[in-house]
Amino acid sequence: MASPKPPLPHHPVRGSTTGRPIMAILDLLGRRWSLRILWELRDEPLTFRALQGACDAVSPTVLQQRLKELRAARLISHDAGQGYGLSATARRLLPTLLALNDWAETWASEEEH
Amino acid sequence: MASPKPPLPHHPVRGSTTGRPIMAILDLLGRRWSLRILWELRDEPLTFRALQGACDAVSPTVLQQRLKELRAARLISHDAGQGYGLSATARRLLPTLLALNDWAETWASEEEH
DNA sequence: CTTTTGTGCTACTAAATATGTAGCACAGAA
DNA sequence: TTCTGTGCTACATATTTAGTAGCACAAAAG
Repeated sequence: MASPKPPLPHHPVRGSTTGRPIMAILDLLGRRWSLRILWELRDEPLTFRALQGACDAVSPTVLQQRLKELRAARLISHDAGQGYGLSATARRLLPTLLALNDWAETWASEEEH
Repeated sequence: MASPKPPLPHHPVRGSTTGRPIMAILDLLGRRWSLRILWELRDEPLTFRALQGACDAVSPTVLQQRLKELRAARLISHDAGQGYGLSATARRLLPTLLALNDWAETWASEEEH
């Protein structure tokens, strides 16, 4: 895996050189499994393998890569006892994720005619 | 580009067979440039090329692919005169995107010590 | 002590996806 | 007719992701 640099605010990222925080997070969350990982950790910390199971057996290569990036961005932290869990910063993102979930429900109800 | 099926609610998607709407949207928005495209269209419709420019010269291949998926999901529509714009459904997602932007600002302020 | 189980993690090859460049057909304006 | 701008496509290349196997370590069980 030729690992691209983890997107961080105030740094140029893939698709934007401005360093604007929104660009960094759009890059980070636009990578496969990033959003899903945050979603699966919304209730409680999970171990590497539990998280892997929750994400439909995502390959450990990518999971490891995403965890590394999310840790670099301080969105998740790793505690030897608990496993991987959302940081305080990431928990402030939870209402947004839940709003996304609510939105998805209405989106679904519109798809079915 | 071997195009994967566009994620839709009530259908199995990459990473989840449940058909739950949140899984479809996590798959869709987790593809490169998806979130960015919605973000760039937040204020007004853009033509293909304007959108391409806004997204840091993203290659037309991928842009075309994403637009196709987002149209299949009824998140964006194409009007001959206007270009590409958010659907009514997608506009209801805008507060969430703006919340993400706000969150990113505080996230950034925490990174710099 | 020896085995078993669970942890995080890595190497390696193959497949899928994104990138970059060039260019097409069409429409409207000059 | 020529010039722009539109949406879009082909193709070769590079990057990212997937899939499989397995490692070292630690704690618990036998």
